[in-house]
Amino acid sequence: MSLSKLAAARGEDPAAKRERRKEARPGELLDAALDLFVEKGFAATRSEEVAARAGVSKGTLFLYFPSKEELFKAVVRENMSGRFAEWAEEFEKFEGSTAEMVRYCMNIWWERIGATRASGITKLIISEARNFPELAAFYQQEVIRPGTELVRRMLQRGVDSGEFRELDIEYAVFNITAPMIFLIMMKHSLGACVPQDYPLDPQRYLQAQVDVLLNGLCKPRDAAQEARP
Amino acid sequence: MSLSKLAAARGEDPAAKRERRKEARPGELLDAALDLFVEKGFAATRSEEVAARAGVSKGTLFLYFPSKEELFKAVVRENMSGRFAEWAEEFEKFEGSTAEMVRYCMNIWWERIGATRASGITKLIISEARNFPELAAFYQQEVIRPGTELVRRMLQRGVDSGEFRELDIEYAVFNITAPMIFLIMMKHSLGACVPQDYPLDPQRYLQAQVDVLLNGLCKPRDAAQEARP
Amino acid sequence: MSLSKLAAARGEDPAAKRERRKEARPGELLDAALDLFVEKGFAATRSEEVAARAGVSKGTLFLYFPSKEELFKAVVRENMSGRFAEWAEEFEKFEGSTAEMVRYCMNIWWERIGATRASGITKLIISEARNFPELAAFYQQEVIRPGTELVRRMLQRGVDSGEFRELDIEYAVFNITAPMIFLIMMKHSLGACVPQDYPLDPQRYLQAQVDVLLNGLCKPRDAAQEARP
Amino acid sequence: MSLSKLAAARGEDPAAKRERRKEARPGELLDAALDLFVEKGFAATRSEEVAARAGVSKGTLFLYFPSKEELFKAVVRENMSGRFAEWAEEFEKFEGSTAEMVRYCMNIWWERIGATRASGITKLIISEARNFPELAAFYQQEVIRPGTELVRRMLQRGVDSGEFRELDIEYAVFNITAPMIFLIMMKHSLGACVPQDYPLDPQRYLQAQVDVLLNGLCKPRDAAQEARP
DNA sequence: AATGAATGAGTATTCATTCAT
DNA sequence: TATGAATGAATACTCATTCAT
Repeated sequence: MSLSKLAAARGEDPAAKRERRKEARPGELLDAALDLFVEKGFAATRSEEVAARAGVSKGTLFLYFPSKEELFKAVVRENMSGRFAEWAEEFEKFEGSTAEMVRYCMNIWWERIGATRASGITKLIISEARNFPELAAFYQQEVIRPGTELVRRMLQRGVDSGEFRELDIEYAVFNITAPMIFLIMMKHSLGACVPQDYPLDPQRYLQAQVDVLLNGLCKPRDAAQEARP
Repeated sequence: MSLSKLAAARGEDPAAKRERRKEARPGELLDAALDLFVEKGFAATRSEEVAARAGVSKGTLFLYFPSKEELFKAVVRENMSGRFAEWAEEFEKFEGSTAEMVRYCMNIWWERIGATRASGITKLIISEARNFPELAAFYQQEVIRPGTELVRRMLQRGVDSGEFRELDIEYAVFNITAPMIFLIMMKHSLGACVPQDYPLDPQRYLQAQVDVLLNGLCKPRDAAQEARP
Repeated sequence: MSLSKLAAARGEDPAAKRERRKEARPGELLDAALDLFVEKGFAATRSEEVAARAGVSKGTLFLYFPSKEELFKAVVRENMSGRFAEWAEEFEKFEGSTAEMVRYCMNIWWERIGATRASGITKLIISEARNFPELAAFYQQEVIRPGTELVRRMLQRGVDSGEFRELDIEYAVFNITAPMIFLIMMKHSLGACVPQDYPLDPQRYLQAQVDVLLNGLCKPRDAAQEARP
Repeated sequence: MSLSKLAAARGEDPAAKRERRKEARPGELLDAALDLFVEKGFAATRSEEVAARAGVSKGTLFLYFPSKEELFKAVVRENMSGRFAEWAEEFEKFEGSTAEMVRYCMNIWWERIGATRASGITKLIISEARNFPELAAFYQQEVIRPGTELVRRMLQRGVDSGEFRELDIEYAVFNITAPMIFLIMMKHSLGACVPQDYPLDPQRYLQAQVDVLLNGLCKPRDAAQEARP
C-alpha cells in the first residue's frame, strides 16, 4: 500500500482538505515533520512520509518549504519560540525558598516542555548537531544560553540567601539541566523503543533527582540555621 | 596479538605482513566506522567513506561485513564488550567508604569509558535507538542492566552502612548515570560542533556533580556520626 | 492604484473592460509565450512564467490552451500567418530591375519580419523542429515552400530578363534565404547572449550580403584583367 | 520495454562491457550525449537515455560526469578542439588563386566539419546559447573568433592580390560563414525531420553558393550590356 | 472566467551492494 | 583477498495539469 493510499485510507473527505486552507498547511506539515524527525532522524525521514502524515501530497510539502533541510530548520525554529522572558518574570515574582523554587522549576519544566512534543526538538538538536552546526549554534544562542542563565540566577539566589552552600555555580548549573536532558533523551530514544525494559516514570524520576539534589545543594540543617538569622 | 600471529611475525615469512594486516582489517574498519557513525549518524555515513578512512576499497568493506547495517551492529557489539565482571570484582574488593567509592567510580568511568572512543557507542545507541530497536534492546540487556545493577549495589552498600540516607534506590541510580550520559552526549554533539560556545571541562564537571551528589546522598554529618558507632 | 481601478475611476463600464481584457487574453498569452519560447526553448520554459508575464494566473493559461504543447503550436501558427499572397501581389507590380528587386526584397523582409518578433518563430522552429516534426512539416508547407517559390520566381525573372547569369535556380534560392536565416539565428541566440563579442549590425550585414550576392566577390573579368598585368 | 532492456536487447555480452574499460567510457558517453543533445536539445534529453545509448546504466554516467550540465559542457569542449592552427598553416601554404582557395576552403570544411558529427556542436550551441551563456562565450572565443579571423585573412588576400573587389571585409566574412551555418542548421533540424520535403544536397548546395559568391548573380557588366539591347 | 492550492508523474542524482578481474 | 567499475533501487525535487472555490 502506497503512502498516498495510506493517507486516503484515513478516510478524509477531499473537500475537507480544501477547507483547512493554506494557513493551516505549514503548521500541519511542521507537526508531522517534528514527529518523524524525532523518531527517525533527519536523514532517515522521507519527505513523502512527512507529506503523507500531514495528509497532503509530496508536491504540497515543497510548496511550503523549499527543501527538506529548510523544513528541518523551520521545525526547529517553530518549536523554540523562547519563553524565557515569561519565565524570567515568574522567577522575579517567586517568593518561597530557593529549594521550593527548584522543585517548582523542574515540575513546571516537565509540564511545559518535557512532557510535550517540544522536548523532541532537544532530542533532535542533540542527535543532529554535527550535521547541522549552524542550527546547533542557533540553539546554543537561543535556548541553552538563556536557559543556563536562568538556572544560574536561581542557584545564586540560593547561595545569596544562605540556603545553599558555596557552589561552583558555573558547573552546578548542570546539576539541574543534566537530569532534564537525560530524561528527554530517554523518553525519545531508549524509552520509546524498549519501553518494557525501561520503565521510567518521569514524575518519580524528577522527584528522586530533586530530592538528592536539594540535600546536596543545601547547607546541613543546623549550619543553615546558623547562617540564617 | 594472538600467539599464532606472534609466531608468524618471528618467522619473517614475507606473507606475514599481509597476513597481519588481513587479520587487522575488520578492526580497522570497525574503528573507522565508529568515528563516522558517531560523527554523522548511521544514515548520513557513507560506506565508501568508512572504507577510505580504513585505507581499503569499498569492495573490501563488504568482504567483511555483509551490509552497512551489519557493520553498524558489529561496531556497537565490538565496543560494548562489558567489563562488568572485572568491575564487579573491583567492587567487591573496595574497602573505603561508599562516598569514596562513588568518587572513584566516576573517575574510573571517565578514564576508561567517557574519555575514550567507547563513549561514542552510547551516543550512537541513544541517537539511533529507534531505527535499531534490536540493538537498543541488546544494549539494554548487555550494558544498561548490568551497569545499573552495579550502581544499585553501590548505593545499597551506602545505605546499608548507614552512610547514605534512605533512598528510592531504583531511581537514585540515575543520579549517578544521568551526569555520565549527559557528559557523553555533550562531548559528541553540541560540544563537538560549537566548542567555543560550550566550554565544558569534564573533570571539573564530574567534580561538581559528585560534590553535590554526595552531599545529597549522605546523611547530615551529625546524623551520620550518630549512625556509625 | 491598479490599472483596472484607474479605468474604473474614469467611469468606464467595468464590464466592458473585463470583456476587452477577456478577448485579449489569448493574444497576451501567445505574446508572452513567444518571447519565452524563443529565449529559453520549449522544454525550459515554464508555463507559470508564461502566465505571469501575461499577467494572469497559471490556471488561466490552461483555460485557453489545453496543454503546453498546444500553446507552443498556437504560438507558431499565430505568428506564421503567411503574407505571401500580399507579397506575390507586390511582386507582380514591381517594375524595376531584378537586382533592385532583390535589394528591395531583403530590406522589406528585414523591416516586416527580421526586425520584428515574428523572426522568433523561425528561431523556434529551427531549434525545436526535431521535437515537433508535425510543426516543422507545417512550417515547411506554409512558410518555406511559398517563400521559396517567391524567391525562385524572382530569380527566374532575373534570368529571363537577361540580368542574371544561368543559375542552378533550385539552389540559388538559398543565396537569398541563407543570409536571412543566419541573421535571425544570430539575433536570437549568440547575438542575444554575448552581444559585446558579437556586434552585428543588421542593416550593414544585409547591405554587404546583397552587394556580394549581386556582384560576386570577384572583379568583373575585364576590370580584373586591367588590374592584373 | 525499459531503456535498460533496450540496451540489453542490443545483444551485448556483459563480459564485453567490462573489456571496454574505464578509459573508453567517457568517450562512449560523450558520443551518445552528442547525438541526443543535438537531436532533442539539452532539456529534453534524459540522462538515462544517454547512458542506455552508451550501453551503460544510469549510475555509470554519473561516475564520469558529476551532472547533466557538466556532461553537456564536456560534450561541447570535447568536440571543439580547435584545429585552427593546422588550418592557418594550410592557409599559408596555399598557392592557387584566392577564388580557388575559397572553393577549397568550403569543400574541406564540409568534409572535416560539416559532414561529421562535429557540426552537431554548432547546432547545439546556437540552440542552447541563451541557456548556457557561459558556453556560448567560450564558443565565441574558441571557435568563432579564430574562424572569423581565418576567413578575414583569406578575403584580404583576395583583395590585396586584386582578384576581389573592394569589400566591407568585416561583414563579407559572413558571406562565407552564413552558408555554412545555414547548412548545419538545416542538416540538424528541418532537414533531419522532414527530409522528404527538404531535399538538400550539401555538395550541390555548396557548389551553388560558391559559384554565386565568387561571381555574383548578375552577368558581368559588359556581357549584360551585350544581352540587353 | 479566474484563481491558486493541490497533485503526482517524471527526472536528476546518490549510494549500498555486486562481481569480474 | 582486494579492487573499483558497474548497477539500479531509492529519494529529493520540479512542473504541467487539475479542480474546488
